[in-house]
Order: sequence, then C-alpha cells, then structure tokens
Amino acid sequence: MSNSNERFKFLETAKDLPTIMISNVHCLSTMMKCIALGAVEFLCKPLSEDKLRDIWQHVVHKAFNAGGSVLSESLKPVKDSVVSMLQLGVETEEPNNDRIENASPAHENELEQSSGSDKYPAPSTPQLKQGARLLDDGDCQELTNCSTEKENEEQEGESKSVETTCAMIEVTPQGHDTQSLTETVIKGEDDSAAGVKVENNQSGHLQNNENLNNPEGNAENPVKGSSLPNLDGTRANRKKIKVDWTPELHKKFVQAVEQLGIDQAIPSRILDVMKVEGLTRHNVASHLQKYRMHRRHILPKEDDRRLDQARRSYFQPRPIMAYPPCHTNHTFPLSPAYPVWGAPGGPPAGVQMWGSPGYSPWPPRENWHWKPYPVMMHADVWGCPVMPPPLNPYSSPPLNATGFHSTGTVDNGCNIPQNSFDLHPAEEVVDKVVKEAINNPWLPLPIGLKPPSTDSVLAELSRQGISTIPPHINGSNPT
DNA sequence: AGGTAAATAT
DNA sequence: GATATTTACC
Repeated sequence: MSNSNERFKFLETAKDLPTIMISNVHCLSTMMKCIALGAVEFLCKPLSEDKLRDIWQHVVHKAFNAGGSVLSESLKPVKDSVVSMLQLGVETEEPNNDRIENASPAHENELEQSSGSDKYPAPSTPQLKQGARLLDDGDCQELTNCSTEKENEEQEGESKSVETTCAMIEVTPQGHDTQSLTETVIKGEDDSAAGVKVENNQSGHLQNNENLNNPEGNAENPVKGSSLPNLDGTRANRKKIKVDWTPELHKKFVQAVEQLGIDQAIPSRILDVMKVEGLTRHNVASHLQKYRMHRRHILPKEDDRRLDQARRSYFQPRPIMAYPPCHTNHTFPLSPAYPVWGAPGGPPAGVQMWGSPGYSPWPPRENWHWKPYPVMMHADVWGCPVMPPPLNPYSSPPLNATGFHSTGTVDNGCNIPQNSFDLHPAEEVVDKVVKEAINNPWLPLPIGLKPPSTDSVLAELSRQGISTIPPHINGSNPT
C-alpha cells in the first residue's frame, strides 16, 4: 500500500493472520516496525520464486518442528496436510481426513468404526482411518513365514547371515485384531520362541511406512517397530527391513553429519551421534552415499549463487526468517540450534543439506497432492529480520546464504524499485513453490535463520524510538 | 571400516 | 522407467 499508515493499520488489523509484508521500501526501521506490529516477515520486492520457496520451507518446517505445544493452531493444518501427504501417522493427532493408506486385508474394517473420522468420510477406502496410524500397506501382510531367522542385527551387526525371513507383523492399531495377530504369531513362531517378541507393534507404529510418527521430535526408531531389536521377534524380520528415511530421521542424520563435520562424518560416527536404534552402520553408509551424491550435485550451484550473493550482500539486509524458538525439541539435543550452515569458524560444515532452495534435492517420493488452502500460520514469532552486523547480534555470516537469490531475476536486492508488475510471482509459480516446500519437508531451512531474535529487534526498535511493541499504528515512520 | 557400484525392491 | 535401499566387493 502506498500509504504507510494504511499499511501499518492493516497489519495491526490483521493481527491474527500471519502476515508477510512485502515492500520496495527497504529501510530498517520500516522492517522492524512491521515485525513489531506482528508481521511474520518482511520481504523486499520483487518477490522472487526463491523467496517464496524459502518462506514455504519455513512454514513446512515449522509445522513439523514446533512441538505440539508450541505449534500454533494455525500451523496445524499445514502439519496435518504434510503429514497426511507423507502418510505418516501422527499419533494421537486427530484424524486427517484422507489418508492414503490402504488397508490391509486383515484389518480392514474392523478397526474402528469411526473415530473421528466420521467427519470426514473416507472416500474410497473404507476402513481405517484415524486410528492411529494405520497400517501400512501391503506389506503387512507379509507375514510370511519364512522363519528362521535369527538375526541379530542389532546395532550394527549386520550379519549377513541372516537369512530369509520375512514376516512382518502387522500391527493393528488397536491391537486387537486378532486375526492378524494370530497369524503373526503363528508364523513367527520360531522366533518367538526365541524370545523376542513382538511387542512392537501396537504401540509402535508400524513399520515402514508409518513410523515416523512423531514428527515432532522423536524420531526414534526408524526402523520399524519400535525400538530395539525388537522386531525380531516379530519375526519380522530382519533381513531386510527397509529403513524408511523419514524427514525426521534424515534430519537427525544431517544433524549428526553437521555436528561431526563433513570430514569426520563417516558411517560409524554418524551412527553414534544419531543414536537411533535399529539403524545399522550400513544403513547410514548407504544414506551417506546418497547424501554425498546429492551434495555433489547441488553444491556447485551453490557456489554460483554464492558469488551472486556476495555481490548482493552489498545491499541491505535481507530479511530472513527467524527460526521459531521452539524448534528444538526433539532431535537435536545438542546444539542449540542448527549447527548449521557453515559454522562460522567451525568446521566447514557445508553440509547442510541437500538442496538449495531451488529444487528439491530429493524429489518427492510420490506425488503428494498438495491441498491448497488450509494453511495458515500463526503470526507467532517466526520472523525477525536479520540485521546487518552492527545492529544484530545474530547477523549471519555471509556464507552461503542461499537464501534468496532470484533465479531469474536480477538481484537487486531490495533497492531497485520496479513496477508492480513483476513484483508478484504468477500463481503458478506460487503453487509450484508451495508444493515443493510441502513435498520436501526435510529440506533445510534456508539459511540465515537464526533463532528468533526478538530481543534484538526490540532493542533496536527502542533505539530508534519505537518503544512500544505493538505500537499503535500511528503513522508513519521514519523513512 | 569406508567407499562405490551392482542388485533389488518399490 | 526412476528411485530408494540393500548387498556385494574392493
């Protein structure tokens, strides 16, 4: 809006809406004021595809990371959408509407009748919904008998010996499901004898597909069933339980790599750091292999950007989304924040992630369908512009800020005014970007994010004479 | 063990 | 056919 007054007024009025201010006015005080008034972020025009993508990555990221408690209501829809797209089950959470999974024959109907799902009629598949996560697809059935087994596997041992085996259990959500259970038992008998038992299932979610349940933080057992060597019992078998590299698991992996430093990141150490039971060194090595390949592929591009960026960094600060305070919970016990992007000084972590904002490093495994609307995030804190060095304690090192480069656009960071025409990305672009973000929840946050520095923003504000937080909008403001 | 590439599974 | 993971090898 041309009139700054209106602009602020709107911001204030729309307080409950997560609002991102976009302007070609790039003065710091304006930015800060917007943030103080509740804007979630302040972006300079033109709004490039990259910027959009970054924003969405944050939204998705936040949806996943914020602990339930912290997760604002408004973000839930995002999380739910993503979760359902990923087919993850979230434990207690409420049912999502549609789920994709299929039911395994066994359970099918019986499970619950309704559970919250009533509300959302399931389209084609009748059956489970809600409940807890559900069963997975077909594999479940595999209960096969193969038997034999043994296995060991535990931590590392991956002995190759193992043989066949294959049964898995299916776990029903509720646990009952006799049939399946029974079957399981039967088949697995031998193992069971061994002692292991199956416990897993029920509680744990099941295997592969679903495990991740906790998007939040705990990504514990990647490997199937609950933790521990459990499965075995289940007879499941080991042999091949495929490890499902969920976003959470991957995140853990990446964090471990970052913590170790790229040069120290070798399978065994990563495994130690990750502390995920059930994961074997081989699993990690394999993932590492893939990870490296992706990096190799992606990094070069980053370099280019870096140059670009350097040029640009000449100009104003690019606002960056701040990380929500909460994210930490889970997974990363250690470092307070992501060790992330290039630790200043530290080991080169260039590691961060696969992917730079522009593409999805790992293409979506499937085509999740993006559901348009629901998203709304709360205006809570996630945004605080990062100030230039002097002002902001947290200013980020130039490093790789991949953050915002415009692909096709010239960068003119924020200074060059343009006609509003190209200031707004086409809808298709918006859709595309959103979709990408949603499809790749594991993408790293665009760099530069730092923990929310609300304090610094406030401090700066007062320094500039804007003392009240949500100041009433009176008018104008400097510059 | 760590890496890399082939084999399989999805 | 393309990927994701597991296996086999060096």
